[in-house]
Parts: sequence; structure tokens; C-alpha cells
Amino acid sequence: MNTGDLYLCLAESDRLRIVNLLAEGPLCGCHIQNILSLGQVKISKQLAYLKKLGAVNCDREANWVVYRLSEPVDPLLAENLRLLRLRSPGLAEDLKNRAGFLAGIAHEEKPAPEPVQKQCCIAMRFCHEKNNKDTK
Amino acid sequence: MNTGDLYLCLAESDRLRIVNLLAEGPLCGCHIQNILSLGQVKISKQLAYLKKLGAVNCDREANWVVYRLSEPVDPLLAENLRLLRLRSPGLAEDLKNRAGFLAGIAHEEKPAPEPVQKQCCIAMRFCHEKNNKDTK
DNA sequence: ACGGAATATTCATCATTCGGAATATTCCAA
DNA sequence: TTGGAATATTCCGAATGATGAATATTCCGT
Repeated sequence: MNTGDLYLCLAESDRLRIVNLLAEGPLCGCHIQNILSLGQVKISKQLAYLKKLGAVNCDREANWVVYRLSEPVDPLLAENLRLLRLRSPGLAEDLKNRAGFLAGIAHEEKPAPEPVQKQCCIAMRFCHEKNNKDTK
Repeated sequence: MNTGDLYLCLAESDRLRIVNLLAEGPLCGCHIQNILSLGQVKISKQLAYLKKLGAVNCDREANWVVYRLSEPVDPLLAENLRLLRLRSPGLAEDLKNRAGFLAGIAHEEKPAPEPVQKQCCIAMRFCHEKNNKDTK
């Protein structure tokens, strides 16, 4: 991915929010949809866009499609995410919702594909306050 | 300027090159044109775009229009320029050409508006090797 | 007033992006 | 094999962006 494309990933707010989430670990499309409260089509299109740019890749796992940032993550991207999280509370908020959502689905029988499920355990430990509405 | 617009400034290579030059100090459109060897219309349009985003501003000085980065320069922009210069030799090259060009016009009777002219003195001191073709 | 230098704008075209709505696909479970 | 969940695609219209050619404007010097 060239630097121009890298900046395109960050130049649109919904795209940035998705990249911000995926930087913490892989997620399925429906999880992103839940965490960000955005429509399915918008999520799917932005993911396709990011995939075209080479920023993310995915593989199907049964009913789900697991999305991840393409490795290795460009240090320029990582540094920008770090700086952006410091300045825009929304991004930090999204990360909290991410942990909350993962913790919320951790108890379900088959909550998510393995790579996502692994994070649920972590989220359980770090997200004791319930801060997303899907937690039952 | 919001962060999305900031990244738009960096997402196109010609635009990035212009911002990179202006980060070192104000320049006229024709100077940018010379340093980057790009067409007048393209320069003018990208400058208009950057002005629309709020990244640059300008004021007319006789026949010239002096462009500057809008103050204060966002630290996020500055940091990205710093990192980009380390990874893309082209940007560092442009800066050398910038210094070479300014040194080259330093001896002319009326080389440029005052804000640009001031940098010519600096360029004279720092640019002893002649690395641009306009130097006569 | 005229010519030239520096800059801006218009026009036409092509490609990209975006939005919403609708529909299609893939997979699993029962 | 039918249904539902997750995801992708298509269609459409509106908006934006880039390019190149041509033209317009602004200003200065003479």
C-alpha cells in the first residue's frame, strides 16, 4: 500500500473508525456493524474499499467473514492511529464499545470465529463496566 | 481543518509535494511550478483545493501570489511530513530543489516578494552544490 | 494603452465515490 | 430444502476529483 492510499483509509470518518477497530484485532462485519451502529451496506462497502486499497484482508469462517488489517501494519498507519486516538474522543469511545461488545458475546454458545473469540476473553477481563446496549 | 481534510491534503502525490514545500516557508505559484516541474494549471488547481480545505492561504504581492501553510500548522500534519520525508526520497529531493531554486534566483534584481526573498538568503548559505537546472 | 508574466477560471470529459434501496449470495441449522 | 443470519452486489443519481485545452484576469513596466 502506498502512502497515498494509506491516507485515503484515514480520510473518511467511517473508514477511519473501522480501521481503528481492526487495529485492535480481527472482527466480523456484523460486529463492526454493531459496535459502530452503522448500516450493513455502508460497512460492507467501506470494507470492500479498504480491501481494494490493500489495507485489510479477510477470510470466510462459516457464516462470518473475519476482517483483519493486512500485515505488516505500516508504522505510519499505527502512529497516526495513536495520535488520532489522543485527539478524538470518538475513537477511544469506539474502542470501549468494542471491548464491551466482545465481552457481551463471550457467553454465547458460538459467539464468533476463533480469532475474534480469543479477544472476547481479553475483553471480559478489561471491560467490567458494561458500556454497550447489547449486553444482556 | 478537521483530520479528514488534513489527510486529503496528503492523499494525492502532487498535493503532498506542494504541502511539503510550503512547510519550509512561503512560495509563489510559479516557484512551486519550477521546483516541481508541473504544469501551471495543475499547480493552481491543487492550490485552490488546499485553500478550500483551509490548509493554505495566500495574498497577492504585485504580480505574484504568495502561498503559505495556514498557521498554526497542525502537529499531526507536521509529524506526518517528518515521517514521510524519511521514507520517500522524492520529498527530500524536492526540498533540495527548493533550496537550489531559491539560491538560483537570489541574485536577480527583483527575485520574489519579501517573504520568499528572505528564504533565498538562507538557501544561499545552505545550498552550495547547484542541484537545479535553472541556476545560471 | 500594450505586452508580457503570473495566476485563475471555464469547459468538457472521464473516473471515482457515495447514498439508499433492493436484491443476491453464501452458509448453516433444523 | 426451507429459513434465517451474515455478507456482497447491483442499480441509480448526485457529487466530487483529475486532466487538458483554452481563455480570462490581474498586475507591472514601458
